[in-house]
Amino acid sequence: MDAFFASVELLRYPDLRGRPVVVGGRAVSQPATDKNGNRNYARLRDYVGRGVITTSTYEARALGVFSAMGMMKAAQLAPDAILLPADFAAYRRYSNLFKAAVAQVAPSIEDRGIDEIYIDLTEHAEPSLEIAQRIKAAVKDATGLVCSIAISPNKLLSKIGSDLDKPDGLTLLSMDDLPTRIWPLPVRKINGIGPKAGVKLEGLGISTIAQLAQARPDLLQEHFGLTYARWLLRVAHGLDERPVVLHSTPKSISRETTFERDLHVLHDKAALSEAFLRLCTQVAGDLERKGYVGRTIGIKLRFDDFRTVTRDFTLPVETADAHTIHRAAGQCLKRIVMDHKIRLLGVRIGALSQPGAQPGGGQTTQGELFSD
DNA sequence: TCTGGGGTCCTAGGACCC
DNA sequence: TCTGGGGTCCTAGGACCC
Repeated sequence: MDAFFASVELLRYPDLRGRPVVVGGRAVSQPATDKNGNRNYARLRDYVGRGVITTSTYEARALGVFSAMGMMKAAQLAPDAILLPADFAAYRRYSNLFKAAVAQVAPSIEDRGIDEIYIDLTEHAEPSLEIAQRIKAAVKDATGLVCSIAISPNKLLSKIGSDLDKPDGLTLLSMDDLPTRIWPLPVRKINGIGPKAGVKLEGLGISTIAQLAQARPDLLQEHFGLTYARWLLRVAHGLDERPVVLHSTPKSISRETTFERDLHVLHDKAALSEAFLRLCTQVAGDLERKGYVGRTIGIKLRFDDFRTVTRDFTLPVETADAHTIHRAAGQCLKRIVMDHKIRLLGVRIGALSQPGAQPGGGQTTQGELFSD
């Protein structure tokens, strides 16, 4: 989905269409309407506090404002941009709407988060281009929103391709297009090459996917290890065998919060304790709503110097109980040396299972029953 | 007043078992 | 008494993605 959060906001504030708009920050007030019926929008320049840009419209991107950028830096680049608070409940509704619309046309869908999916068209007889056009029409009809689609032999190329013609794009890629359309791109366009690997590759004189495809295997292995080096060469040649995964179950559930200001372990003990209890209660609530229990309780702490530490502990039995989580997480907390102010606190539960579900999908073999 | 929140996967060492 | 492998689970950190 193109500029998803911002595009959902434009549906209810159509007067903002064509203007630089960003979604993000914390405690941003909803636009107020004055006595003449004019809406009064917050501006990026007026924002004070922590937080990052979640989504920006293409007009804001033209000013250099992108997702994950700090609010203060964004305000310097685009002080007059409109700032809207995030409304995750609304985005979740539109996410469900667009996925349901796609499923009507092509049901083999892999969920990749709130605004992205992979679709397996292998079993469809109809030309892929026509299916893609029908999908785009169905999504537009159901949500009023545009998306970008790439059709290709695999997930790797579809992910890269969907970015080539945004917004409202439709891209067809075959292996023959590799030299002209993929190889000229920077290596960072590959899903799985992040900031660290990008810098490292740059240091080796490898900037484009073409250069990566030509790189000496032993050079890559020396700097990235055998497994990652082999993967780098394969993706540079457009190779990817990962299946479209239709069903998956969550591995962990977590809640975390970054404080308005860094908190002192002793001086702000009350505020910390309150936040800690709230996070534990939220995790327990999430578990109950989703019908899971978990065994491994973990905490995450980020200090004012941005150093992040985690501790976890595995219980003998599963739980979804807030008190049990709170006690276990509290034990984890005691194992950390608190030598800095605290910026972020998080609580996580892993080793999840679903009490309602039968192990092994409801099938138990004699081997399982009688093994010792 | 740089740097959110919710995830997944991988690596690596140590404990422990056979 | 010393030395083996193979395998699983637990814990901590880090890269990466949406």
